[in-house]
Amino acid sequence: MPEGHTLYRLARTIDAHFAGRAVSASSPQGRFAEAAALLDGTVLRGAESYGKHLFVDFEGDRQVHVHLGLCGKFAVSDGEAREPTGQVRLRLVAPGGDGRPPAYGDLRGATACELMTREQQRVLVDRLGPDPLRADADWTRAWQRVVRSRAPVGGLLMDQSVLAGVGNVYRAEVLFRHRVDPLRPGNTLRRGTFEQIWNDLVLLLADGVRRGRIVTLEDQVLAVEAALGRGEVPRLTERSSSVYKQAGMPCPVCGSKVRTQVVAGRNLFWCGRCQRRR
DNA sequence: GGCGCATGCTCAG
DNA sequence: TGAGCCTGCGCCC
Repeated sequence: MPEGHTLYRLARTIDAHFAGRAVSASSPQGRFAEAAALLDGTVLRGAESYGKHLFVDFEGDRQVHVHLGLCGKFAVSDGEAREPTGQVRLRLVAPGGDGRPPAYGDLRGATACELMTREQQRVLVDRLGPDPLRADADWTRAWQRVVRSRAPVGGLLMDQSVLAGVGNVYRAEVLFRHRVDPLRPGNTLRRGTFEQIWNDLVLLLADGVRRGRIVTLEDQVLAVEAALGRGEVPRLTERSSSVYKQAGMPCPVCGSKVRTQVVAGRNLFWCGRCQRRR
């Protein structure tokens, strides 16, 4: 499920299976057929993510830009490619025989799959805020946007021009972890609080890359269990998140019911009692 | 089998 | 602000 960690992991997986190999490219579904024909038989140089965007670099300055959107998937497997099923927008195949095992990858359901030049890629990336997964990210760029905005911080964290790679899960969870009210205007947040949020996002996204899924609750569970010394909070250990999708469930810290509200078309979750910090 | 929903985003109004 | 789009899944009948 695609927040920034998914794309980072995907870029590494594509690198591991295809980098430096001549690949065959096709579009069984047909919607990427012309571009796939241009790529077919050329060398895939590598893959890179920036926020929720994936760029696959082919020789001849051809970049495949992929955005998975809400329900896109790029499934990469070892072995001989099977007959494609369903709507496969882009299929990459490395047939083997080059001293490496065969591999293939199928892209489905993506919001964006398009060919661009390195220059077009640069323009696109320039519109994005810093990505916590990138070593060269400058968090103060994001802070400058936050501190000048009256928009709720819960919305700002999801704004990809402010911060790249954070989605609905990470924004809810990181605000909970730092006890910040998601509805608080950005310009009322303290710089030190935002710096802590950023540093936590760096850790959380890196953890998401390692695990292949988002887990933000574990330390909270341990804290509650230590404090209570009894299994009083129901279903807590089944959770991987503290507030995300936990509407009506007890807050793992104070036990009051997790609240939810649609903000900018997306479901926001938070604890009204714990999250009051500036 | 139909429906609604989902970790996203764009565009019209 | 709401509709639309991409696909898959779980739920309900």
